[in-house]
Amino acid sequence: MTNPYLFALERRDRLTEVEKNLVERFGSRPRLIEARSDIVREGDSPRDSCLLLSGFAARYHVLADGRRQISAMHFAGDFVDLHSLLLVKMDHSVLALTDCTISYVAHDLLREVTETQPHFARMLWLSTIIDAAIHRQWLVAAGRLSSAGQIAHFLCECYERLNIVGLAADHRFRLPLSQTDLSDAMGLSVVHVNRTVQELRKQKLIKWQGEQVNILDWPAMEAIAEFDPMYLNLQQRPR
Amino acid sequence: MTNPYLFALERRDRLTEVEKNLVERFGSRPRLIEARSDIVREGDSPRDSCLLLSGFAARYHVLADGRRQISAMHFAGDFVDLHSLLLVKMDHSVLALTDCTISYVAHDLLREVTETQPHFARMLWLSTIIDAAIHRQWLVAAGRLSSAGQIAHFLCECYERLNIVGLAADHRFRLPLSQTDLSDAMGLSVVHVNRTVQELRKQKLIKWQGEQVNILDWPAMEAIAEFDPMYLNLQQRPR
DNA sequence: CGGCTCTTTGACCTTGCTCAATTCGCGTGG
DNA sequence: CCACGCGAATTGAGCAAGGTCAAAGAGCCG
Repeated sequence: MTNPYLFALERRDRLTEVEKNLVERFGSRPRLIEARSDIVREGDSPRDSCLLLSGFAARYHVLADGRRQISAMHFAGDFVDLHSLLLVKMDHSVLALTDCTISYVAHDLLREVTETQPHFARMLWLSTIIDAAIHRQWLVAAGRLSSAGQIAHFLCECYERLNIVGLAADHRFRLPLSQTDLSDAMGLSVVHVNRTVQELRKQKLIKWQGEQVNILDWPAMEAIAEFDPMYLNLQQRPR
Repeated sequence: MTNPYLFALERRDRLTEVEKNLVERFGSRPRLIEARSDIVREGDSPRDSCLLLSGFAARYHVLADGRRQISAMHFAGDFVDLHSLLLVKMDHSVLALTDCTISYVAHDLLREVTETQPHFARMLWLSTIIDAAIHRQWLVAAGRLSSAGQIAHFLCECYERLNIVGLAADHRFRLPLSQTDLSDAMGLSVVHVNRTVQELRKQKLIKWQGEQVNILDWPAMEAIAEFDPMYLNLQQRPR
């Protein structure tokens, strides 16, 4: 089985054989993480970064009163805390939403890669830059869209990102996310998320049963979400 | 006058002489930009990145109906669109809030730096990683804080960041931002922002007259904002 | 069957939004 | 020095999106 991070990278640029081997090496220390356990904890200063090979995870921040905010979703092929390479301390935790296969990549190795493989280093950098672009889209959605628009945006993004790694097609995909999780990602209350999802269902925009999401009316969803996948940089070009 | 980007970098790690010279070279093509004009436009594919040497700028996204969302503030010493080095197209614009001095740094030069100066390349990478960390904090604030908390968080962050480049001290700083701009950054309405700022004033937490902000009660502001500057990575260490 | 988590519903509240008008600060031209 | 214009700040009134609290279903597993 090839490392899904390869899909993510090759979608954005061509890789040399040496680089492909590196990616494979990144996935060579697979480890299982149980659903609902933390992959990384706020305050940690990890000595390796965690590549998600399979499963679903979320970055989250805990507030003083215990409320949570999810600031990112992570799927197979995401280099979940690549940024910890250059940070002193994690300012957030990462939760496994399902059982996950992850591979730890030593910071020493990553640092060496930045010294010896400049193009590949730029690809790593690119991964974190795309993360930031996603954050910005979430900010726009949170700040200026209705709850329906915000959730629609989220689902469109999940579809496009899962599609990259072959986990979504025909506007269908698995999304093992409770409405409580979704409300933490949207910054809304569970009750309101529930009602909004029901509204999207009633409008025949989506079907969402258990873990299975089906976007029934993509153009309409794209419209209410003002979704444009440009920010995901899905073009293969020299970087 | 030294390039303020040097302050930002040296606050996070030691630089070699060669690296310091590079930073100076980055600031060697200063150019004036008029207040209220765009420094970068959505859809552009720039061939250089823009380093802000003086002035205030904001990244913003425009929605279908013309409403705006500001996703980041930029001050002197910020490498405003460094990420455009690896992106195909800008997914947002950058607006000069005041007259600005900027310096364009050619992508060719930046790419060369990633080939020949790995440590310095990591410092550039770090800049974009800190941007992302700031985005995450904005997401948390937008999603889970009250409007007062959100504005307080914004002001605390501005203070800390301006302090790095010597533009803030004693909990005072210049912030040339209209309440309309602020509302676009917070994802709130102008009216509500106005009332919230007045409330902060009435509580004697801040003084804000014209462009002058004074945080009167830092501990209280930090508390309602749940502000912890950890995410700004203000420690000088090997990266 | 019992327990657990997740979804759904109802009732009521509160935060924040919209619209519209007024006021303030400040620079300009007379 | 004063009237005028203009953008920004402020205010009031009414509304709506979204929050809270509490309880009731549903689905699933042991």
